[in-house]
Amino acid sequence: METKTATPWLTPEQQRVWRSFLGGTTVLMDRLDRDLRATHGLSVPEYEILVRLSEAPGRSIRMAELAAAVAHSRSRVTHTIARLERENIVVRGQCSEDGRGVSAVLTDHGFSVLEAAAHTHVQGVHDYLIENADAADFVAMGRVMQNVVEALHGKNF
Amino acid sequence: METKTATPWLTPEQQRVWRSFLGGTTVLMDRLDRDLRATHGLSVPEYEILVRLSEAPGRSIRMAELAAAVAHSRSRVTHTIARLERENIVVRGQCSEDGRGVSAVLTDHGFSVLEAAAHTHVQGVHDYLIENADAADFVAMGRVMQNVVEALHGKNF
DNA sequence: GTCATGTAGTTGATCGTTCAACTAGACAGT
DNA sequence: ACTGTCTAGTTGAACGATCAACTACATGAC
Repeated sequence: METKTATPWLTPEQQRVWRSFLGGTTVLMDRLDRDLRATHGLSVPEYEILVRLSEAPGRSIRMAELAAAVAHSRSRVTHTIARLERENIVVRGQCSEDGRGVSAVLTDHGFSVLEAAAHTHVQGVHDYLIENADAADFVAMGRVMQNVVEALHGKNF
Repeated sequence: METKTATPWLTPEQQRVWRSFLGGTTVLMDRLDRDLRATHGLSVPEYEILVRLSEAPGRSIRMAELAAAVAHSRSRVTHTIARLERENIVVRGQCSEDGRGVSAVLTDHGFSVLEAAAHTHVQGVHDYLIENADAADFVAMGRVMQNVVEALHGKNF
């Protein structure tokens, strides 16, 4: 039996950090998204999906794995892939060995779209984020977010 | 006349950090949002708006200032405030001294909703983020994101 | 075999965000 | 006063994400 723990309030310092985090991610993601849309008609989530596909053997990943890799719901991935398929950037393929399985495959055209988009995206990450971060601070942030991913892993949806 | 600078590619380390960042924010925001919705029917963006209002003199801020404070478009704030007004959490007031001005005002009911929601939200930030971060890493992340906010300030929309 | 249960993926409705177009008041120049 | 330009805020359509309900295949118990 335990005593109910009181809500641990945030210190002013923690509050400042949290607000910077929230404001920073909002403005950063917004900017990266706009750049990518303007130059290549892709959103950041779409781009992330294409990156995973491009790295996979056969440039092909099953829907559920893809969903897990980018931390989106299965439904969301279905819709996103449907959109990308309309633009001939990916195609769907039946999965052997599991009758239910469907895998998304990056087309050659999709790959070249991705290659072009990568320049814009990487430039953005560099200019907006890395350029504004002390190298040690940057890897510190990486550690934190990696821990968050691991701690929350599987606990969503 | 300048030579075109080549795209500065990311080092493997930088790539890892960036992916952790992307995955971590996705999963963290998703979780905070779910918690808040489930317990108090508020989204994180809505919550952030209420926080700003609660801190302002007269619990009241003009639409454009509110938009700037939370880094949302004016249109988005209009829609969000409209939704919150339907639930009697805020009301709109005409602004004296500027005939165009409209200010959002937090109601007493809104304030108590916010108070309740704050417990859930702060607990979440604590458990999912702060708890998973070394103290020094946490403030390092704050520095980085603060820089990002300042660097990108005003350069969006 | 067949029945129950679990997993993969899709679907359509609903909701929140974005975008472009719009109204209306402010403000400066003449 | 009059005109042009700027800022504040709103509107409705289009788009993307979420949610609940559904189909279909897999798996294990009997």
